[in-house]
Amino acid sequence: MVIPEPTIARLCSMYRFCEDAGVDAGRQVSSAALGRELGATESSIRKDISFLGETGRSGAGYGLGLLKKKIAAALGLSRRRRTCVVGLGSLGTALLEYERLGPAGFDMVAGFDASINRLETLRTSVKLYPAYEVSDVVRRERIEVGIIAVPAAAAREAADSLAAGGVQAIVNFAPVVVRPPRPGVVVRNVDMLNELRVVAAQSFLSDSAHTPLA
Amino acid sequence: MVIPEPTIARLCSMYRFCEDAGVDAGRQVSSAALGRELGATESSIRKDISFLGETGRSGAGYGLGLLKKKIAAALGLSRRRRTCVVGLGSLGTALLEYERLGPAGFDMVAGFDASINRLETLRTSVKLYPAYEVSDVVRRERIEVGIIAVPAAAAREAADSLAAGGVQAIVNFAPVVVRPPRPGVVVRNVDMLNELRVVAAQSFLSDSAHTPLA
DNA sequence: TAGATTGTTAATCGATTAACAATC
DNA sequence: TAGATTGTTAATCGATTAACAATC
Repeated sequence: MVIPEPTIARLCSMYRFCEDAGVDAGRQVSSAALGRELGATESSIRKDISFLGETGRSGAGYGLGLLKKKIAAALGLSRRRRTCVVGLGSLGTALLEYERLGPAGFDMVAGFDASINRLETLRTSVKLYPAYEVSDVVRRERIEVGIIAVPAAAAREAADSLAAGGVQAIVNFAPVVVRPPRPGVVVRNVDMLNELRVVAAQSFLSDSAHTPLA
Repeated sequence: MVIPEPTIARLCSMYRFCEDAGVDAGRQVSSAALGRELGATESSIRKDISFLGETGRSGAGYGLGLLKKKIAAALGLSRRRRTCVVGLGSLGTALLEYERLGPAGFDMVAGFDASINRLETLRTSVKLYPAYEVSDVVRRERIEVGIIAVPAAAAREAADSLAAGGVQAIVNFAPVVVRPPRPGVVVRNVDMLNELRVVAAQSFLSDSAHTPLA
């Protein structure tokens, strides 16, 4: 069964909502309420959930416990994944120690940086290695997920090394588009500065729309 | 003229590519080459650029200098924008001092946090304020762009305060969906943990696809 | 039962891709 | 000129939305 990518993203988002609901796993929530919460239409919520098979109860909504369980099963979110960060600037360091990673199933087991000096200075419980060891350590430690937080110029090489070591999933935060180093490796590019620009552009365009000839 | 959102995002990405090309503003690049660089088809590149009016030269490609200028004009990217960060945890602090912000047109003029202790501890040249002053300071300092980096539970309130002060564009990094507090305010939600999950899910699904019955 | 809400189908919408005449 | 590449149109593709019978 093929699940469209926008649906995968929304299901992950719903999964987080279920986690946050926490204690109250028996709670029933309607597609309309979920839609309000996630900024989606109730139609799209029902459509998304329908990929999981029957999950709701007509007249009552979706039980958060079951919903969470079904999402986890369909998307493989209950597995734990050994994870590393390449590039330990301020963003990389923040991610290295991000306390929500563990509860979300990502075990941070290694950090890499090209600067030996930085490796010696950082105080962290995560094991640190020089950048040239990425593929060796990834293989040895059976790391499945790689986070790239190096400068733009180094991002593609970082992705290649991660893939060479056997990483299957990469999130790239460097301001350059990284493409899958080889088939079977999934890459997601997240450029925070670009997001700022997009939102600035959107607000610029919606302003211009209101004042077309002023 | 309405520009589709995916096109806005890709144009911003092209704009960054033009900046990075730097010195060589006279360089001509074909839609095929741009596509390779940005992970898009040459068709979509040409389509995107066509929203800017005539920009290329048949047989030769696009001049990076002109392309950059036209994107900036269409999306309002040459304006500088006064910007602030709400929430000064590790991510917020990293953004506060992110050195690429300035060159990209974002002037970081204020940081906010609910913890007075944190405000007193942080060493930065950006002016810091307690969180309850967000809307006042935003108004007084004519801040146009707000970045949210608070915990999930505080994100919507932060967005409300930013909008109350007059911010038009918000990027939310908290792990919760924030919707526009009022019409005319543009919000973009970037959940880094969700990105990790999405990529993990995609790689899980593509694995399952290869091994359907094993 | 009556009211609420799902699961699903069909219709709509919009974005992406392919193709090619026009142009340099 | 011949080769390369744009700008644009039309075709395709896929995602979102609307609607409603089935169900609790």
